[in-house]
Amino acid sequence: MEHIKEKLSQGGYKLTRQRQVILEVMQDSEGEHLSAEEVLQVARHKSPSLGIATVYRTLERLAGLGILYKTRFDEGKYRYELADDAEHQHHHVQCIRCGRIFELDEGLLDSIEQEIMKQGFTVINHFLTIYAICPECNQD
Amino acid sequence: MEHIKEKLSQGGYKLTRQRQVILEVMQDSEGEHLSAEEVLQVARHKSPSLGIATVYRTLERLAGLGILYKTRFDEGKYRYELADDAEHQHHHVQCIRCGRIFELDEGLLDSIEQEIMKQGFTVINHFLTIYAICPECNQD
DNA sequence: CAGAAAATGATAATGATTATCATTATTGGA
DNA sequence: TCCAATAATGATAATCATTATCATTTTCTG
Ligand SMILES: [Mn+2]
Ligand SMILES: [Mn+2]
Ligand SMILES: [Zn+2]
Ligand SMILES: [Zn+2]
Repeated sequence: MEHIKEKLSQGGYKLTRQRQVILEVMQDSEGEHLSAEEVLQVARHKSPSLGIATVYRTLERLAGLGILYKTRFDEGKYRYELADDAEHQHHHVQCIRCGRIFELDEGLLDSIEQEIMKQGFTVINHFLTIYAICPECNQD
Repeated sequence: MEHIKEKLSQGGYKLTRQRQVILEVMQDSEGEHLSAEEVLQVARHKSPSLGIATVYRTLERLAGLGILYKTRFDEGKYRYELADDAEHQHHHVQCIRCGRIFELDEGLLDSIEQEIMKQGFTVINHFLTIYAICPECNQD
């Protein structure tokens, strides 16, 4: 948390009550991937007058600072989660039957990255989503 | 083209004038990734009364049949391209400076897939986009 | 404290996509 | 060939997530 506060102030942002609450929501939802609207609903328990515009602005800033990951699955909206401290975002497998999302190791793409670097690119980030049928759904 | 017509009729769709025109547009734009609106603009050269709803419907059906790939880069809309005959979609590197899109080999993710299969998943498809600085932009 | 700058919340605007519906085209029998 | 059923189309309205705007409030700095 201290770590996060540092990043915020380094980015030139103040830790307002609203931002604090939104951060707490993200920390309390470990393992989930929340949409802006979902963040708003939960955050309003602590800050009832919170506006959706502030949620969008805050999530955007936090993602820009690397504090959050911002991912779009197979639907029209973005979802957010607290970032781990890896260099790049981790990746996901989504089950096309039950919709559950599974996390993948961050390092999985390292060899691919190497290959691309060799061709003269500088890799900044990468996004991978795999669509699959999960072990459980496979049993039916 | 025959190949494509087959897929269409197997999917229960007729090859109407509009669908023909849209398919021609996609074939004539090898290497590009077109949005629905861009497809409409070009297709209207041959079929001026074509409506945007038909373009969306057709692109959606063609993607569903595996004739087109449907990809969203870092912007709000989908882009389409003619599919190659690989099992899964190929992947992209987009330069964050000049915006150009580079194609990646389809097989790159095979080893990752193997790994996930071992865990009991059945992989259906996967989407990877890498954001990087391309060799040319790297020179500045 | 005063003034400047940053942040917030309500709400309007945007833009891509989807839904609706009346009209038109196609098709497989009678 | 004609008809009825079905599929497809095009215009346009509706949807929905996100962004922009702007007046108000909060925070900071001197
Ligand atoms: Mn995740
Ligand atoms: Mn491509
Ligand atoms: Zn499942
Ligand atoms: Zn470039």
